[in-house]
Amino acid sequence: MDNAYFEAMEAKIPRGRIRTRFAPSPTGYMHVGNLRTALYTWLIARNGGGTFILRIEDTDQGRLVEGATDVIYRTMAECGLTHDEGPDVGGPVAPYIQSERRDTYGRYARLLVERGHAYYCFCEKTESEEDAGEWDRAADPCRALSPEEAQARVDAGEPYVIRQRIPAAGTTTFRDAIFGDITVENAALDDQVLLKRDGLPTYNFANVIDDHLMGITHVVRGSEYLSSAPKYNLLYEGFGWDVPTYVHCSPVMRDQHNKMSKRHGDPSYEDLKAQGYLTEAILNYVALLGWSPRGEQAEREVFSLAELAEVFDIAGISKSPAIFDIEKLTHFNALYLRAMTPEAFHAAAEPYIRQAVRNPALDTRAIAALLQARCERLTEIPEKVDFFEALPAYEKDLFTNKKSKTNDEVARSMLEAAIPALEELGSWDQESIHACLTDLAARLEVKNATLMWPVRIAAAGRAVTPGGAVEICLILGREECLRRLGLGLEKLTV
RNA sequence: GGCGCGUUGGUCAAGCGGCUAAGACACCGCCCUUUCACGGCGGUAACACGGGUUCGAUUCCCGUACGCGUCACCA
Repeated sequence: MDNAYFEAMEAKIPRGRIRTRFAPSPTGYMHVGNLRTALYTWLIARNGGGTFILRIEDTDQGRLVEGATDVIYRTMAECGLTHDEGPDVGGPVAPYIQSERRDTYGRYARLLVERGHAYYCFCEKTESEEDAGEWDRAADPCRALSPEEAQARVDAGEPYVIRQRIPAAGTTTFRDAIFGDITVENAALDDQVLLKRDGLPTYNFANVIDDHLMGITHVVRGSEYLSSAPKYNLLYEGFGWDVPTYVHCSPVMRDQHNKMSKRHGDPSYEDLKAQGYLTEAILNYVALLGWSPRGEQAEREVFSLAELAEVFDIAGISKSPAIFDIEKLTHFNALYLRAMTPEAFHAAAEPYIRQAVRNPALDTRAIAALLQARCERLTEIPEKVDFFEALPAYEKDLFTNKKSKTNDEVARSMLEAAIPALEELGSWDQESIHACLTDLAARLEVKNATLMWPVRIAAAGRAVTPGGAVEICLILGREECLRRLGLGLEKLTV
C-alpha cells in the first residue's frame, strides 16, 4: 500500500559503516549506568571509525520531564561524547525524536499486519488484567480475527492496539556479542503491544523501526532487554530486515542487590561533578566498570577518552554486573588531579580556595601548589585551607608531639628563638625561611622537626596542614606570620 | 513460579586446559620526611558447591546453591 513510502525510507539508510546510537528517554537524570552505556556506544562507533547518533525516546507521554533533554545534551557535550547525528544537528535519517516519527511507526505497524506478523486487537484493557499483568494469547479472540473483520472494525472507528503475532510453536535464537547465542521457546513469548491506543509505538516497536531505519549496526543497551531480544528478532525477521549486532551490557550496581538509582539516592553524573569529581576521572572509572582492556594493556587503568577509543573492544565487556565503588572513583580523581599542570590545577582549585580564603594578599597559586598532592576531590579544599584566612582557636596541647620531641616547654623556647630570627630575616622567600629555620635548629642542636613543629602549629593552629612550617610562613607573609607566632608564644607563656 | 543470564580476594578485574592464579582500589606495615599527603618497597586476602570429560580443570559439560533480569498500551 505504502510501497513508495517504504522504498523512500529504505533509500535514506546509510550503509557500510558502523553506526551506533544512544537512545535515552528524557527523564531528567543521567545516572551512572546511562553514562556508561552512552560511553560504550560512543566508543564502539569511534573505535570503528563509525557514526554515533543521539536519539530521544519520548514515546511515553506520561513520563516526560521538562528540560530533560538539556541535561542529556549538556552531559554528552561535557563528556566529549559528541554525536554526528541527532535532534540538534540533524542528519540523513531525521527526525531523531520519536514523538516526531509517529506517522512512520503507524505505517510500519500496518505493514507488519499485512505481512501477517501483527494483528489488530480490540480488547479493552481491564483492571484485573493490569493488576495481574496477565494477558493470555490463546484467550484473545482478536488474534483469530480475519483481516477483513479486523479492518471493518478499524474502519468503524473502534479503538485498537496492534500486537505482534508470535509463532505459537518453535524457538527463536538470537546472538549477543557479549552473551553469545541465546535460544528461547516461542511459547514463552507474549504478543507484545506494538502500537498503543494513543497511536504511539511502544519501546519494543519504536526501537526496532528506528534502529533499522537509521541503519544502526550495533544495538547497545542494558541487559534488562536481553529477555525481550528474541521478540525484536522476530520483528526484524517479520519485516525481512537484517538483524543488528546486539550488545547487552550488565548493570552498574549500588550494592550486591540493587542497581544504581535515583530512588536510592545514588549520585548521577551531575551529582558527582558537584561532589568535586573531574569529568575525565568519572569517564575513566566508569569505562572500567564492566570493561577491561585485554592482552598487553590488561594492567593499564588510566585512559583518556581518545585512548579508550583506540583500545576499546566489545570482547572486553564483562557479563556480570559491577558494583560502583566511590572509593575507587576517588582514587582516579586524585590521579587526574595530580596529573594536571600546576596552572590547570590552580585554575580548577582557585574557586574552592576562595571559598575559604578571601584575603587577596594570600597567594592562591602557592596554596594550590600545596594542595595538588593532598586532595582527592576539589570539594575538600575549603576546609583544608581556611586557617590561612583566620587563625583558628586551638589548644595549647597541640604543641606537644612525641615524634618531633616537643612539649610546652620546648615549644616555648623554640618560638622564642624563631621569632627574632624570622624578624631579622632579609627576604621573605621559601629558601630564606627554610635556611633560617634549619640553621637555627642546627645552632640549637635540635632536629628540624623539633623547631618546625611549634612554628607550624603557631602559624596554622592546626595539627594537620597542607604544607609544612616553611610553606605556611611564606604564604602568610612576614607580618601575619610573626603575629601568629607571637600569639602562640603568649599561649605557652601564660 | 516460568524463562533467560550470571558467579575469581571486601570492590573493580586479568585468565580463555598445565601459572607460585596478574594488576588496581581499600586495608596493614616499612622507607622518605618540617605535620599530613605524594612517592617508593612489602604484606593480608579469591577461583560458590557437587558431579563428570581429560594425563591434567579457575578455564569444557551437567546439576545444586545464591544473585540478577524479565514476564506492561514503561522504557
